[in-house]
Amino acid sequence: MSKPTESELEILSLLWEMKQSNVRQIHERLALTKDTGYTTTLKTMQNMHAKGMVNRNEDQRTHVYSPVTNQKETQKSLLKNLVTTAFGGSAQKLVLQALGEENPSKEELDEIRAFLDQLENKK
Amino acid sequence: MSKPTESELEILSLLWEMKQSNVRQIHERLALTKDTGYTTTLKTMQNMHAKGMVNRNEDQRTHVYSPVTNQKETQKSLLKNLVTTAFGGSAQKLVLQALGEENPSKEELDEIRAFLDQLENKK
DNA sequence: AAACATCTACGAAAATAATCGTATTAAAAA
DNA sequence: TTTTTAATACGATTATTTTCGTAGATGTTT
Repeated sequence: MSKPTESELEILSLLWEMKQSNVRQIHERLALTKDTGYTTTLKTMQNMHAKGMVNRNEDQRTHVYSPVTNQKETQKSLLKNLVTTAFGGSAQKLVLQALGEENPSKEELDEIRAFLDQLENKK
Repeated sequence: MSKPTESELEILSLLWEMKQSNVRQIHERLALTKDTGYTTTLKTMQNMHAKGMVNRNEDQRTHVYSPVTNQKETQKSLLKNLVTTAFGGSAQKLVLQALGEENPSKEELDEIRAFLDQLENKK
């Protein structure tokens, strides 16, 4: 799967959240933060479909789109890309940096600890 | 500072590593993994200079470039961007996902634990 | 049925990114 | 000093991304 562009990723994120959607709904969400026309959203989603990035149900006049890739897969490849291009290949560095910025709650910290333990047990 | 493009980020990464460099050195490093001409590298670096993304010392005929932003700052903003666009705003999710992919060594795990403790003490 | 609203399709324009060719200039070598 | 090498500048081309206008089709309302 090709790397989504910024605009495509915005839409993908909404589709992950909504599971499926028509163009109108997506556009109304985008319109909250962005000032572009309806046909722009439409075209982008058509492009995504042409690239095989989303499914499209054409049974009804109003087409219904849904993501092809699940969120995790895409996140994984985007993360890998960022690690390679911006963190010199070190996921470790990325993790520490992200933690440092996040100001996580005690609960979140514990959750991460639990996950670390779990990882260690796998060895 | 505007978000660097992919090509720009490749060059920035090398500049962070080398502290400063002329075009030739950067180009030779890029040539190891990429097959583009010298003037392409030159032009990209000139663009980066025009955008204020790098400093340029023109005292010598061979110009010397250096990064304006430090690596951390840039990593921070790229991370933030990724968290927003791909992780629904949750840095926590990004961290867990990254950890899951990385298959970290025991030493790395311990390092992360230490960092978590340190974060917690700050509260 | 006529008018209106709401879709998709299509193509093209505008903006941005990436690439390279050529010209010119300055240094180094012969 | 002439020739060759190696650098920057500039402009142009190509590719990609983003945006939108217009046309045509299909429902909906009156």
